[in-house]
Amino acid sequence: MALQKKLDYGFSGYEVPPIPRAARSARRRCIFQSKTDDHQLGAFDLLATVADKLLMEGGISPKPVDMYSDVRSSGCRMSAGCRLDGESEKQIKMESKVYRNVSISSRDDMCSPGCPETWESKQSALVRSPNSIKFPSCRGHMSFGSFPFNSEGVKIVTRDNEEKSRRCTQPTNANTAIRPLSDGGDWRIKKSLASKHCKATSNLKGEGYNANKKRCSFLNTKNRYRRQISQRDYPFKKRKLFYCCSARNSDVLINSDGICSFSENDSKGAALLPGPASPGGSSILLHAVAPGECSPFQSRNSHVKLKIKSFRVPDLFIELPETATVGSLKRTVMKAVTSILGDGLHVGMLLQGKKIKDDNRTLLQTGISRDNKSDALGFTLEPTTQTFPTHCPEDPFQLPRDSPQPRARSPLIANVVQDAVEQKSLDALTDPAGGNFRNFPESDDGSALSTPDMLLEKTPTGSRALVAAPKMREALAIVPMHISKQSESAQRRMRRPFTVSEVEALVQAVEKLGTGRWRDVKLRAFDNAKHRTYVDLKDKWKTLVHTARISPEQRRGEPVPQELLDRVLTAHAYWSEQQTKYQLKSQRESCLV
DNA sequence: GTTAGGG
DNA sequence: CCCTAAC
Repeated sequence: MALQKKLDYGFSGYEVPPIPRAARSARRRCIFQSKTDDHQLGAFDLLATVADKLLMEGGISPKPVDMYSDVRSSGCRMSAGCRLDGESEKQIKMESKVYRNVSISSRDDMCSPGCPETWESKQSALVRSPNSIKFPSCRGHMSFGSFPFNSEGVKIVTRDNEEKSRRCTQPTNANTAIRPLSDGGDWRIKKSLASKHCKATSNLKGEGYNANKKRCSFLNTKNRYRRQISQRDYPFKKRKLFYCCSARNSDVLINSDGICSFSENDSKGAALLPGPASPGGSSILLHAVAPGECSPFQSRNSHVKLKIKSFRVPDLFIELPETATVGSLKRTVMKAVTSILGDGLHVGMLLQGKKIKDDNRTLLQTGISRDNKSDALGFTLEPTTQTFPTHCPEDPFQLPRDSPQPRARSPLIANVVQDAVEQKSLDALTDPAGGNFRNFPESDDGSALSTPDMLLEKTPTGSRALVAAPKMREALAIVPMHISKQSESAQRRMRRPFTVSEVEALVQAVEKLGTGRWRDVKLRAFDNAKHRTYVDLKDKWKTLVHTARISPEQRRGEPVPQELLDRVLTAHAYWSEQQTKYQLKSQRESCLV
């Protein structure tokens, strides 16, 4: 994550970088840096802050359930993070490190507009008391003392410890060697932290603290998070160093980072370990290896452990006359398989029954975690060829590639039902080979695969021939095919923040065309930006107007030049006025008529 | 398919 | 960025 420009709000203690929704981005790492020499205590406080921030930032994940902080070596290298729901406790999605004696700071994100408190009140309220940071917006709950640590300044702060410290409304930590304010270090934490702490604490405390909502209005927006959290226990454990020690011989160990080396006897590394197939013949185990053990400085991204039990043989539909011999059937099958494989196969993936289309997304972004049940993931074998071969020379069923039978995009479960209905009459006709047409996933363009209707037809000669479903090239088999309600929730698109130049283009287009003509804006300024829909542009304009109206301190993300924001306001005002005029005019006309 | 607005 | 209503 890029460090943003420094904004000096008068804090000389710590400046907390954004842990923003931007943390959705691939690496999810932030570097936190401290200006103070008293890095130990300071770092602990910062870690607490960071962890809380991680917790409350619902944009990271809807369900943070745990937080941790630890010290990796004496003194200056520490980390903080949180565990999110759906992850194993060994997974660390976010991590922050603290260094000392470096004075790079980054932009903070501010309290939400709905935050009732003024900046001044927070600033004064957040002056760090000797033993704790108090957050008056949630008085009585907000005490968040420094983490205790031993004489070496090294302590693993577990969730339990932390909880105790949270519950401690009266700071009692005598050995918390609070640094005096002498060096100008104000020990103030950023203003927004009051609200964050309030929220985070409420999150941890559960429904019993709903009363705080009135004082922390922003709680409402993330209500669901707190609810989920409150129902959970907090089985925090220090993350294991390595969790993949039981790899079997037949396992294939893959470290997607490709950094560590692996030897069979040294499971602390990781690499491709080509092993013989398991007795099943097609079993593949993808074992993720914690990379952190390879190098203390290496990325500690979460890793995903996948188990692929098997790839099912792609569905083939074969029709042969009853008089055909077994041998000819075998040969026919062989031909079909060979012709498919001849052009190669590639692997498709399904998560919760939903096809994963974007190869560039990370597992994290896609929501694949080690805790995914193996049945949540499906793999398909898909021909890479563009033209599915047919073995019937006079095949009358070969449809043009561009003549799919359109079907409204619908949840896969609906498709399956629909397929089942449509297939009902087909089953009786299904040939002895038992071919069927279930498990057709959505094709890449989002439309469902064509129905097998055409397979009912017969060749002019009345003979039956091997016919492959025209669009079976899209996906041949799914393993396993689990449908859940989650599958109906489509993949969320990858977040792609607007660049300044994009904003510039948007502003220019809206200045020209006005608001309310988003399709035209799209065509004019973003015609070649495939990933920007006119809805996106409309939404971006909405946020731009909002951004322009709030104070610069409250803005997040890549800063938009003030000049652009001014133009946004101007254009917005102008076009709003135009719209109002138009509406008044219309009203008058309608009244006259 | 577009637009507007809430979430 | 998603979802949905309304057109």
